[in-house]
Amino acid sequence: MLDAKYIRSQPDVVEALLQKRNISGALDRFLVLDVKWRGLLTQVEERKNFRNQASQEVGRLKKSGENAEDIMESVRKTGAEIKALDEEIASLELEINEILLRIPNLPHESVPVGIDEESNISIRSWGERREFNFAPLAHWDLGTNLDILDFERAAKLSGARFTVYKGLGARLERAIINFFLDVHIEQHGYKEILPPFMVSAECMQGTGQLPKFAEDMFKLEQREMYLIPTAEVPLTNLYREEILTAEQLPQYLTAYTPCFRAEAGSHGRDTRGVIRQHQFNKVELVKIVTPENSYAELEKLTANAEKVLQLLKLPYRVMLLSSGDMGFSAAKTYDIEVWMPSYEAYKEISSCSNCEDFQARRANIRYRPEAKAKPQFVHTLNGSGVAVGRTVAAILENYQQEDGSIIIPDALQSYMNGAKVIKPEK
RNA sequence: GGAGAAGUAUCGAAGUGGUCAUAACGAGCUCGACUCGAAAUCGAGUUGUCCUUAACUGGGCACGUGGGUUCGAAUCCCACCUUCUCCGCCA
Repeated sequence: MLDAKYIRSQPDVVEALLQKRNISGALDRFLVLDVKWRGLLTQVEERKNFRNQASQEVGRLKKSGENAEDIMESVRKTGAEIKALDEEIASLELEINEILLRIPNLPHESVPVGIDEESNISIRSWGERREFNFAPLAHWDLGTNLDILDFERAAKLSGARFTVYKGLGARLERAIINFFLDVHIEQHGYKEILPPFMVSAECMQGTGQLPKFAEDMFKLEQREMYLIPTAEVPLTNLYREEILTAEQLPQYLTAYTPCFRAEAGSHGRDTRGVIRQHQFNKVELVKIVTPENSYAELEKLTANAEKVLQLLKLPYRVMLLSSGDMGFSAAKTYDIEVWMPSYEAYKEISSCSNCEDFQARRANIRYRPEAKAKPQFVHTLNGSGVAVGRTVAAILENYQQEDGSIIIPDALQSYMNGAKVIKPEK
């Protein structure tokens, strides 16, 4: 959420920044309602001041046995006015809040301006793309042939966009989860969290999924709760409505969770394989930091995510997203894209963002720079570290052999009970 | 799922219709005094937020949350949430 005071004082600046995200006129209604709201607020507060003083006067008069009926009558009248004004103010606040909750974050000055991914900028790439002396297969064919991925039976259980992992396929998924967590905990200093996979609507609003993207999520029928679309939601909301001390920052948090996405608008995209699923596994990285450090922390966080791909020797590139391609809550985002031979293209495997104080303001996460100082909003960052299912797909495709077997990357072998290769079972 | 109890500042806790919410009292924390230094002791200070303003200038709001009653609500009424205890059920 943007700062209402900032919009009020610099509407032209905010409007220009929103233009970079291809949004215009989003502030017009807010500015009108805001003026109205402040006017009514002043009125009602004057009346409340009168009521407070007059009520005390009544108390005094009654104590000394005098007649207070005149004052009581005038306060009664004022009370009715207050009630009417309060109702009007409440409905204005509802509308203003609804507007603010649907305005995305402002892009950082270093973000390239553009309407979509065409304007993304390649920052760096790593690793050698492998030359195949045979026609490489797609991961869904490799996985099906090896009987480690079973899309047909997954469809029987749950419909489209689900996968059953079997045998060494399931083992590989689990190995990757543990490997990623261990790297981030032991080498990068993150604290492991195992959060709930269902969270309240307040959490979803805190990180920016609600109210605008409700249709992308799975909601429980019994109560106002949602399956998490990413561990970013519970991790960032851990400190919702809290004031942290400076010593508590920075917080580096990591969690493995399944992620659940309804993906309302994505029918027909990536229909085969494990790339786009209703349920997938991810190891997430979240940082809660002081504002002055957040961009340096974004670079480190992105490097942390890259590290696991380097250890797996998977070629990738890092893209700086354009203003038109960034997510709702982000001020700046790097996508990490892994090389997928069957696509002959890089596919997103991680997205690392600095949300600055956008989520902190929504979730009311603050800290005190010094013991007596006024609380300030923290900056929050998140990044995949990285998507597990897509890592499986990338390993299958990049490590495939001509006979259809898969070499297991060195770094994972100890997590696979020493297995070095996944071969067809007899 | 059933019965009961409780939610007030950093913590414990008092307040049960008005000059006790800038929140009693106790603890913690910060600063100061005493001290060679520390402990003990003594003194002072310790919520957040919104509107307004040149200005903590003036005011509003917040006692779990949301309503209601009243001239006036932490206090009375209703609903909900959370925690605890007991019972039931359960991996």
